[in-house]
Amino acid sequence: MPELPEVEIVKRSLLKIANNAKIIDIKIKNKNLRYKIAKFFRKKLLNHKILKISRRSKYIIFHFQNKLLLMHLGMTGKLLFFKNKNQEVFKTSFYYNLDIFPKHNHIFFTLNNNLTLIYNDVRRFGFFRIYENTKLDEISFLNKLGIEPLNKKFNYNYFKKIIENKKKNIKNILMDQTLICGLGNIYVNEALFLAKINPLRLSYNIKNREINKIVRSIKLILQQSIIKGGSSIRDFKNISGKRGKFQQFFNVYGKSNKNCSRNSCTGKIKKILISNRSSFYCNSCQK
DNA sequence: TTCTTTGTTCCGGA
DNA sequence: GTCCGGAACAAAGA
Repeated sequence: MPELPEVEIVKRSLLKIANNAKIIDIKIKNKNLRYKIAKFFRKKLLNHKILKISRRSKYIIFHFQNKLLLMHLGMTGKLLFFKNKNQEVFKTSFYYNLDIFPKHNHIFFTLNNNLTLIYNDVRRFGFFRIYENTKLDEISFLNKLGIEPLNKKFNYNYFKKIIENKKKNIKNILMDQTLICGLGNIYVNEALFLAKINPLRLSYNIKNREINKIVRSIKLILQQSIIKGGSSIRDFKNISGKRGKFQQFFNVYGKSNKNCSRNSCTGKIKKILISNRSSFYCNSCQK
C-alpha cells in the first residue's frame, strides 16, 4: 500500500529517470482505472516534455508546459521501467506475496530517452488525470489536504491545535487527510506504537508530552522508511534495484497475537477494527 | 459466494 | 451549519 514514504521513493526514482524526458508515445490497454482515462489523454500529452515531478501527500504531479498530470497509485498501483529493448530497469511495487503480472499493465509511456514507463495496477484503484492551465490549489484532490507531516510546520503547536478541539480517537485523526496528509493505515499503526499511545485514545485527552511524542514518532517512522527505500512489503525495488527493507521493521502492523517487540514489555499485539480498518497495538505498553 | 484490502466520497444522525 | 462515524465504491484474490 503506497503511503507517503513509498510515493516519495517513486517520485525520487522518476526524477532520476524521467525528468526532462519527452513523451513520444502512449499506449492505453485499459482505460478503466478508478476514473476512466479521459478522451484525448494520449493526444494531450504526446510530444510534451516533463519539466518537473513533485509529490503532495500520496499524489505525484508531472508538470508540463501549461499542463499537469496527476497520478495516484491507489492500493496496488506501481511503475515498471523498461529499456526499449524490453530490459527491465526497475520496478516499484507494494504488495504481499504477489508477482507483477503483465495482464495488469494498463498504460505505457514511451520516453525519448530509450525508456518505457509502464503503469501496472492489479485492483485499478489508482488514477491519472490531466489538468490544463490549472494551478495546484485549484485541484480538488490537492486543495483539501492538510499539512505534510515532514514539513517543519508540523510541530507540537500545530498538532495541539488540531487535536484539542476534536472529539475523535487519535487513530482517526491521523488517518484524516484533511488534517495531516500522507499517512495510511500502516504508518499510523506504527507511529502510535512508537509513541506508546493506544489508537482509541480520544484526542482531546492526550497530554502535552504525549502530543510531542506522537509528532516525533510520525516524523521518525516516515524518515526511516524513506531512508530504507520504502516499505513495499515485497518486491519493491528502488532506483538502485534494491528492495525496500522497511517492512522488516514493522512492529505491530499485521502482527496479531505476536509478542510485543519492545524489550521491557510482555504484552501481545491485538487487532481491532477502528472505523472498519484493521488496527494493531500492544495491549500493554500503548496506554 | 463471501470476505478482505485501500483511500476517498457521500450520507444520515447528533 | 458542523462534526463524526459508517457505508459505499472501485477490482481481484483467497
